Amino acid sequence: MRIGLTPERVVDTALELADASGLQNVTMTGVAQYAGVKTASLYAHVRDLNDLKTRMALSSLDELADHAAEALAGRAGKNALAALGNTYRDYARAHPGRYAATRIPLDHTSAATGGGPRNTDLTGAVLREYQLPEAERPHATRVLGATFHGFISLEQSGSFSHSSPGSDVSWQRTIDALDAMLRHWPEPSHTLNASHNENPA
Amino acid sequence: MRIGLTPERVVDTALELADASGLQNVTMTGVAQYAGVKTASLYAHVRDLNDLKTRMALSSLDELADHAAEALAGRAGKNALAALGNTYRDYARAHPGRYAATRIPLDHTSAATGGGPRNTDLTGAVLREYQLPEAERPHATRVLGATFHGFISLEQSGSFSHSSPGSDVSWQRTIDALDAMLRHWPEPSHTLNASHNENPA
DNA sequence: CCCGCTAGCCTAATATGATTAGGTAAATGC
DNA sequence: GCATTTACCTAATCATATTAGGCTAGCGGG
Repeated sequence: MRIGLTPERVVDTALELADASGLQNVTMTGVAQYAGVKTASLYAHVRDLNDLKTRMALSSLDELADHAAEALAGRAGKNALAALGNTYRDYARAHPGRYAATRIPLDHTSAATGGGPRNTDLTGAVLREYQLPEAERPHATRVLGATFHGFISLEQSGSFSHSSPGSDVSWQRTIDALDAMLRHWPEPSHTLNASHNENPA
Repeated sequence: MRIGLTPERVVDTALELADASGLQNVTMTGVAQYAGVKTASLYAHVRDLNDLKTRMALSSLDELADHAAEALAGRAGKNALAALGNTYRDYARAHPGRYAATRIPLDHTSAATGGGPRNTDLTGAVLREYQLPEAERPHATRVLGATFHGFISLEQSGSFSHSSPGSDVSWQRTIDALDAMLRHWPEPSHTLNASHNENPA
């Protein structure tokens, strides 16, 4: 009884498994069972677990960039900002395993090649209407990425789920606040906000 | 040859190991070797690996809150904001394993008890000088937490390390931008930033 | 229609890590 | 100095990753 496995099918199976039972349950054994095959058979299609995970990350990053690109089409300013953020958050909720896969550490080559840079570029595109000085763009891109990622991460780990306001409202306000931040982007200051001050941790 | 292990010593050993070789290398076997003891011996002091991880998280969260409290003493406004952010970032750099332990998911009871809430309260305290309406406080607290955590997380995973501006500069600008965001905190809008719009992911 | 080969899948074996059961001896208290 | 506690150990079991080598389904050529 031959299933007809290919590297792609293995990765897709792993991604489904991840969404269904969490990235931590994506093991060779788990994927094999889910695919109706013995564990060792997977090694004909992916080098090892690390290879599988890397492919999962690249696939998810790509899918995410596709969604983001579609959501941004024809939007600008705050609408684009909200669309981008919502795309990430909605994706994380609809596909928690795939979103988690997105955070798997990649080696330099994989990181430079895949959907990662595409996502960065799309974030950069959102900034266009905010007219920031050229030199400020990368920083603003990073803040947006950090805030979106951080919010989703905290939300998914349950950090928000047991304090008063629902996290939907906070998300709403986060978008509003980021929009305000971009519209009032500060001049580069020469006053250092002294790091490594008194307590070297 | 008795070492004189206690739960605390086991946890401290695990935390040192985490800082030295990464949280992913904190295994019963690894901790036991590091402590100069056989693996099974650890089970007299911690229930299992999960218990160990939980204790690591609580210990680190507490230590982090201590540092933050000390850093905030006598500061207000943007100075307090920068001090808080720098405390987190410096801690993450000085103790990557402990910081990572900080992100270990906790059950409700542990989460409500330990240093987690203390950290949240300290973030709330930073907002005092920004005079936000009572109802906006929790949202602002969450945005700050999300941005700090997201930035540090992206920085540590190397996402910033191979694009042009150094991440120190971006961090500087992030603090400036968050300060601007808090000073220009937007009125609650009734215009929904429509989530779940076209592509349900 | 059948022969032979390629590949897809399997069994078997090894290694590492978690966890439990039960034993031995060092420290502690009387 | 003896008994008890308990810190630590050995041995065994189970799950997962990974490698080596075997079997056969099903395809291409005759």
